Amino acid sequence: MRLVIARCSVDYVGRLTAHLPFATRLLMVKADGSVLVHSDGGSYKPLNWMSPPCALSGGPPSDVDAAEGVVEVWTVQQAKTDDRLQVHVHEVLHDSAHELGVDPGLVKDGVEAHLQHLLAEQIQTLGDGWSLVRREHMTAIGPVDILCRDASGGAVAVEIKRRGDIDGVEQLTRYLELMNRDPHLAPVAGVFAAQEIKPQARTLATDRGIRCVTLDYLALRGLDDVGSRLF
Amino acid sequence: MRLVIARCSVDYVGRLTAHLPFATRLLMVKADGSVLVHSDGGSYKPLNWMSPPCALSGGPPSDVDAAEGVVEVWTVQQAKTDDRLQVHVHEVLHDSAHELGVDPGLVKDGVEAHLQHLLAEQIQTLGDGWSLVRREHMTAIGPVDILCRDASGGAVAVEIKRRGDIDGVEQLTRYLELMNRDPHLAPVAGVFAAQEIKPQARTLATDRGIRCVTLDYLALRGLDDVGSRLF
DNA sequence: AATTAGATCTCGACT
DNA sequence: AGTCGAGGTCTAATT
Repeated sequence: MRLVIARCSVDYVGRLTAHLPFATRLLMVKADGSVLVHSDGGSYKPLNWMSPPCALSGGPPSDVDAAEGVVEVWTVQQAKTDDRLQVHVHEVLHDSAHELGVDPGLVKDGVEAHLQHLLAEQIQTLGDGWSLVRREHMTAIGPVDILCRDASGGAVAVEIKRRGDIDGVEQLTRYLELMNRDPHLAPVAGVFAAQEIKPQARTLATDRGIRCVTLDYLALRGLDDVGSRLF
Repeated sequence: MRLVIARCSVDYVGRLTAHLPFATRLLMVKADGSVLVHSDGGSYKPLNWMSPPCALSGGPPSDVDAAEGVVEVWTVQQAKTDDRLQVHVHEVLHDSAHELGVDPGLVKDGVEAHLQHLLAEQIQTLGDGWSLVRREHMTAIGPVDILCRDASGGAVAVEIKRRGDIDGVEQLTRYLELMNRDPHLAPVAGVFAAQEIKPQARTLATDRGIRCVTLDYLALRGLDDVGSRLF
């Protein structure tokens, strides 16, 4: 990885065109040839970039550019498309190269799949005497996250989202419509469970007789296996 | 901006938990305290990060960590949530700080809004004798991108996307259904215009009598004002 | 502040 | 290779 701090202007031409006026920025050149242009703020997204596969080539500036103080022009050409990134370098303040090697990669935990797993294991969170039938219960239009039974044995379909919005309620509504046509299952109640439920979604769900439940991930995980996931 | 190349492990706890085993990586610390952990590949997304507002604090390792070779522990705490990033630093291979200043920011061009603008200016691209009625024509369920008339004076609703998929066709269908109930407008024809149209979307549109048009952004821009956008 | 829709989305899973 | 869905989505515009 090569790190360059330089006063530069940047132009991108491809799916859109974009221009960055002269300023001091970090130019990160990765081993695969990709280039990231970062400012000293904002979020993790670079101001501009070129994704691999691509090739970086440096060249002398045109006479016009040279007259304005440009010392080098970088051209980063995408290999498969005609996307192109051009960096006009004025002044290099830092330039270093580093050997990093291949990264072993990320281990994730806590997304929707994990919420589903935890809630299935602790279905009594939804009510005393509730019991799990199965996760990913298949229907003609797709799998219902959790099918369970309440204390009185009534079927309940549970839709789980990390963030509950209108779409999730619509999805659960379609499942309920379908399942309630099945005489072996009907009547099927609905539960919309999410770590966070948008007001609009809650209103729609309530209007349709669907119960909303806010999931506390840390509590679910804590109940599941206290201490085992500390690091 | 501080740039550190170090052998480190990284842990994130917040909306999910994630762990990066020991490896050599770039740690980028921005002026606002945000931290990005980059490997020497992948795309512009860091392996792990903390978004501002947040605070970085370094501290000595625990005895257990020190025994394993950890020389410093960084803790990056999000200011508003309880998201936290922890970096266990083993060996620092590079450490430098740089003054970048505030970035003047990006100038964009060529997104959907621009496509809409260009097509509105050159509505004859869709057919000889066609004329623009207005952009962003308001309906009860939202604005139609372009309302125009064909050579014979018939109303045409145009939906524009950068990439045309099923959703866009559904959206246009809803508009057409509504507009065709208006006796002043009906009958209204539909045109689905995009730089790229997915086969599924094309099939659905054709099935519904909606014409598909592939937009050539460069050609539209070129016809609009040759040369003026070169840099 | 909350909501919506787009993104040079990215990323992974599945077909 | 394409399609689909989710993201610690992020981002900007609009209400």
